[in-house]
Amino acid sequence: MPSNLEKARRNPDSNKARILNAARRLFGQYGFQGTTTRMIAKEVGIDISTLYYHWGEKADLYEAVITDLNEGIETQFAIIERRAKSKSLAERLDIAIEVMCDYLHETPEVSNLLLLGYFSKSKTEVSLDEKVAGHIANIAIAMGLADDKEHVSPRAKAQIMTLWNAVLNFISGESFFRPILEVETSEYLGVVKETLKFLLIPAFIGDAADRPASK
Amino acid sequence: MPSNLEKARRNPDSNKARILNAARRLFGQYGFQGTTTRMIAKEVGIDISTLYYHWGEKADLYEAVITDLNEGIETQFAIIERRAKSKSLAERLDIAIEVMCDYLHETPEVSNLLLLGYFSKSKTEVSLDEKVAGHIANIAIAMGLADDKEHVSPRAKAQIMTLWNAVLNFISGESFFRPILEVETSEYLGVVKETLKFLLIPAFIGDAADRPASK
DNA sequence: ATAATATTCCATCAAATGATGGAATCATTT
DNA sequence: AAATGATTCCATCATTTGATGGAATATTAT
Repeated sequence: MPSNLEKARRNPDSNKARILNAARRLFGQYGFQGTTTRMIAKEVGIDISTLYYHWGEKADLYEAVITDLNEGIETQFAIIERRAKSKSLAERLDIAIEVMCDYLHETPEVSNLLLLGYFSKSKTEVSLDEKVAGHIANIAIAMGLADDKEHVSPRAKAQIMTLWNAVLNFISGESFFRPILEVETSEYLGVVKETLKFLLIPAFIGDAADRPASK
Repeated sequence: MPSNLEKARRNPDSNKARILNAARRLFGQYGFQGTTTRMIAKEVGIDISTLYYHWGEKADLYEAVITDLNEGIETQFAIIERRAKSKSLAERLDIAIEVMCDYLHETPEVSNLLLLGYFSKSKTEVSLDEKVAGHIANIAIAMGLADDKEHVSPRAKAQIMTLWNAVLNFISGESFFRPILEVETSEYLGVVKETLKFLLIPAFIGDAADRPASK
C-alpha cells in the first residue's frame, strides 16, 4: 500500500521505517527465502510481532520493499532525463552510466534485489517487476533513442537491457568480480564505468547513425 | 567428491544420477535456500532418506551440482578453444558467443546457478565459484587476448566479464526479458546473439587494435 | 543358496520459521 | 486524570525443514 509506505517515509526514525530499511538490506543480501522475519527483527532490535503489526505477512513486506525501490529508481531516471536534455547521444549515455552507477553503488541492495527478481522464481508468487519494461523504455527515451514509451524498437530495447544488466551485474557482484580484476575498492567503480562506456557507447552511437563502418 | 560424481555419471539411470539432475534443475530455479530436499526427492520420486544416503547433507549435494556444472562449462570452453584456433578475433568472438549461447540455452539452470552464485550470499557458506576467475582467463586466452592465465590485463578481464555476464543474463532471464522485447520464443536466442555480437565485437576489436602487439 | 553389501523407505526428531492472541506499555486526545 | 488508540513484547502454534536410525528389500559376491 502506498499510503503505508508514505507513512514510513515521513518518519524515518520510526520502527516501521527501520524495519523497511533492514528488510531491504537483508532481502537484498539473502533473497526472499533466505531472509527470515526474525533476522529482520533482530537487525532492528525489536520483536517479530512488531514487524508483523506494521507490515503484515512477509510477502507484503517484501512487496513494500520492491515498491519503495522502484520509486527510488524512477527518481534517478528523472534526474538522468533532466541532466541529459539537449545533449549529444554520447553525453547522454555518459550521464546515464555515471548517475546509475553512483546511485546503485551507494545502495547495493537495490541491484541485488532487482537481479534476484529477474532470475529466481519464488515458490510463493511474490515477484513483481513488470516495472522493468518501463525502466527500459524510460532509458530509451532519456537517451533519445525513442520518442514515446510505445515505440521503442526491439533492437534499442535489447541494447539498453545489455547496458542496464551490465551495470547491475558489476555493482551487485563487486565482491565477486573485484578480486578477479585485481583492483582496489576505491578504483572499482571507476573501472566499471570506464569499461561500460568504452564498450557500449561506440556501439550505441554506431547504431544510431545507421551503422557506418566503425573505426 | 569427484569419485562420487564419477559414479553418478557412469550410470545416468541410477537414482544417484537422477537426484543430481533434479537438484540441478531445482537449485537453478529456486536457489539453495528456496529448494528443499523434499522437493528434490519428490521430483525424482524417492524418499528423502535415499537422497541423504547418496549425497549426504544438502550443502554437499549443492557442492556436487556446482562441481558438475563447472566441468560442463569447461568442456564448452575446450570446444571453443579448438574451433577458434587460427581464426581472426572477430571470428573467435563469434564462435564463443554462438557456442556459449547454444549450450546455456539448452541447459538454462546452469546460467541461473552461476548468477545466483555471484549475487546471493547464502547464510551457510556454500558458495564456491572461485572457478569464475579461471573461466574469464580461459576465454581471454581462447580469444587470443592473452597468452597465459597469469597475464590477462584487467581491461581484457573486465570486457570479457561484461560479455560473459551479458550471455548469462539474457539466457537466464529469458522469461523476463523476452516479453519486453516482444519477440517469439523461437527468435529470442537469435536476437540475443545478434545483439551481443553487434554491441561487443566491434569494441573488442577496436581495443585489440590499440593494444601493443602480442599475437 | 548363503552371506555380505548396497539401496530404499518408514517413522521420527529437533530446530527453524511464519504467524497470531493477548497483555502490557506508551502517546494522544478530551 | 481518564479514555482512547497506537505500539510493543511475551508466549505459543502449526508447519516446514534438515537430518537420522533402523527395518525391509534388492543386488552382488562367494
